[in-house]
Amino acid sequence: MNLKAPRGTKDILPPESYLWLEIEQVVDDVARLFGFDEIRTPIFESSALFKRGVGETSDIVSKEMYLFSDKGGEEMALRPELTASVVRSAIEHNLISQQGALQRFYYNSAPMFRYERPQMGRQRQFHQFGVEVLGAASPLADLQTIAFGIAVYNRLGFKNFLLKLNTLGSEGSRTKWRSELVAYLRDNLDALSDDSKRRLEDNPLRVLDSKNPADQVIAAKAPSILDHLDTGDSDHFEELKVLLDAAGIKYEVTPTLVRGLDYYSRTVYELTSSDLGSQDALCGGGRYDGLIKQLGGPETPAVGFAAGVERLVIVLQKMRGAAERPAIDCYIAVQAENARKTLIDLASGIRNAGSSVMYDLQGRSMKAQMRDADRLKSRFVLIIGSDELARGEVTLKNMQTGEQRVLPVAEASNLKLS
RNA sequence: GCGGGCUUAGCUCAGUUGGGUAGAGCGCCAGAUUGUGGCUUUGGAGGUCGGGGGUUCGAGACCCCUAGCUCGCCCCA
Repeated sequence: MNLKAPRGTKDILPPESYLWLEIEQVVDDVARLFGFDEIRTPIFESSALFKRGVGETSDIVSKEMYLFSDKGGEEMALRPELTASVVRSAIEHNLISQQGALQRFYYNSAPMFRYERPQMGRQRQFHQFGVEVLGAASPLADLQTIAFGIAVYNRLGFKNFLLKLNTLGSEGSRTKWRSELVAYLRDNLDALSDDSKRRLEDNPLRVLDSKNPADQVIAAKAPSILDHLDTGDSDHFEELKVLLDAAGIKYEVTPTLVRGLDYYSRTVYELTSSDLGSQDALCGGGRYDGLIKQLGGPETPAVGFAAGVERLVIVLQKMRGAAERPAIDCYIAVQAENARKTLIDLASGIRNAGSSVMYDLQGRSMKAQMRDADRLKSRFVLIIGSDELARGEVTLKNMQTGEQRVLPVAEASNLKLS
């Protein structure tokens, strides 16, 4: 039997796993700097949550969800995204029941599931980190989520990314704009691609960010949301731009940016990287002022983003080459007979003093142990040889300089080598 | 879900119009070095040629089916 990981899933093997660890540590670190709290929600939820939250007409819900019935006959879904779950959780535990309640959540390396055709940067199980700020209507909250994301990318040494910014208006202004847009697209139906004719029925806003050149010509002349904003919408958008300028964050207003989830309102944004293929979005997010009420909670403004970890890993590997295993502090090479007690004592002593220690587990030759130490990039090797051991001593070798010195076992077991 | 390309050792790949026990580099293991790594050198292990079926005296190569990866579309992180 030839067993393989399911299509669209991937094993994360060392040394790549060290890159994941680094990303997770950076995200945790940035979250600490911003004062965000971690939230973890179940990997599966009642499918009704996503149908109501993400939108039944969206592709994510209508075609891409992993659905199953549990033994009690409930229809469950592996989560395709996290915003709906976070909102569900906040409502369920009354975290935003009071006026003025504010929650700043983040999540890290959280697995998501979508049944799609795999491609570079697109898998069926993939991982996201992201933030959700619940309870703040101010553009300051929008800015904070963007700044959070950018802080993560900056700390990882990113250069080639672009922040695309747009607004979709609030419910009233968007509805008006949307009907004008649909009317305009109907007038130009013949010029649209087949995909966009279908989009016009399912999700007309998405015609605007079609990659088809003919569609793009139509989209360029389409009614713009920017001309239909009400005062509140445009104030919000203008204020956000001022804040971004003040924060020194470069952006590009992209009127065709609409995003695929139904719950967005006002601000939407994407960070894209030219180092990715056609799946070029590193992170996407926006404001969803209507979602919490729609899922049965109090009317509460909210904003957040989700970022793909696999895509980040792809870009990082392009930037710095393959990941490497971090060096260890000390390798203990054993040459003497009956030295196991000494070996174990030394190893635990040095570990307790805070340095990393490894040693051979296969009874290999001295030469093989030294080669092993070299490949592990160990800074020091502690050699337990029979002659020294008879005198209660061991040899410490500095692998960079090649220098060696002999020292008592008792002293060696307290070594701080890092 | 649609269209194109690819799949040979752990990794990167070669394999001529079908012809003999399938190759290279790197990596891995061991010896040269009788208690000491990197460099060098010698040797060794490792392959159902993605899987199944077919054509043929003969298939890694040709045909069909299938799986996976990949590029674009769709969708989106």
